[in-house]
Amino acid sequence: MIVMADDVAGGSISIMGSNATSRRLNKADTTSTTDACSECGSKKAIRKTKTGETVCAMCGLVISDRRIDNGPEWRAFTADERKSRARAGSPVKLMFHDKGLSTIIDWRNKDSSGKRFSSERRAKISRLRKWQIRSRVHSSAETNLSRALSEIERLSSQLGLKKSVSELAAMLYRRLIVKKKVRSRSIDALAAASIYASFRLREIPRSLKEIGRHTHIEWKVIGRYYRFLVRKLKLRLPIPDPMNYVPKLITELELPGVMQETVLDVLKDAKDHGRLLIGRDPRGIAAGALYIASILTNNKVTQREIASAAGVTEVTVRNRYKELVRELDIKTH
DNA sequence: AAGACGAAAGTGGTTGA
DNA sequence: TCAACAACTTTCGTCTT
Repeated sequence: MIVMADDVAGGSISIMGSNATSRRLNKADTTSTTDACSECGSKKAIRKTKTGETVCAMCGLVISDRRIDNGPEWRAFTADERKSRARAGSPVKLMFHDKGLSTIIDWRNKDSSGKRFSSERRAKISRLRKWQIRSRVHSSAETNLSRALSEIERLSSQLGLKKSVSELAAMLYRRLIVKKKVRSRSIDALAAASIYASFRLREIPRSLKEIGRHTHIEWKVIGRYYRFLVRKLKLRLPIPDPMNYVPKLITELELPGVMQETVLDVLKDAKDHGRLLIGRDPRGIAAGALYIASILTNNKVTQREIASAAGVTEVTVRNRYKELVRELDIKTH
């Protein structure tokens, strides 16, 4: 169900090879190769292990263990780092439960009586530890993703979204996980933000408040997460066009469809005029233009009605309408 | 009375030093 | 990081229809 292929493609591949010189392996785990050992010079003794490491059977030196590692990008070298990096978005409760220690296997290379491990033992433990971290990170990322996807799914069906939109939202969320930006952030809020970002990317005129109605997250918070998401994923958003809001407004206010043309004429003029549209809330502009059209076409609607349909205040409708009339020399009577 | 208007103060985000 | 700033909101009193 959960495919993490994005993880690999997204760049979380890392090469593990930094501690090569300190690792020794058993001869039994190897098969022979033709390279030479840089330490003892032996040619015949070089072997490849089952795990892909190249090792010298004479001295036991691990020459290279460059292999693809699907684990996290970070590596922890100190207890503090382990503490701070050990988790990828897992619940806070768990963090407390194990006091932030990254592994169940202790990070000290000592046994229960306090004696240090032999080097072989240490190598084994180190591998075990690595896999333990790895499996945990994966499972928490997967849990996070699966919870997010089901929330996106739920919201999508409540909002009646097309598959293409919800899939875009899911894709955005995956990219957040790949970029490791989901840690300690609300899954539900990020899921809602992904959906809103999909709206903006596809120029679908639906508001934060609409999404907010279907989740326990406040719309302002979704907005914050949305900005976070845009920043982290470096999304390039289309410039908002007031025209996108017009059909929806007309339908919502049950106005004759022919009005749309008048509104679009006004908006087109405004666009040519420059500076009238920049920096302004496109919904306010659409609302103002619609108000003008309602007067011009004798389909009078109150500012209040338009304002509430557009999700702005009367004052904004008023300001936009006044500006448009002034700048475009529109005669309203 | 309903709708339109505009002033004034408040909010949250952006920008630039 | 902080202050200045623009856009928008909230609130409210006044004017117009």
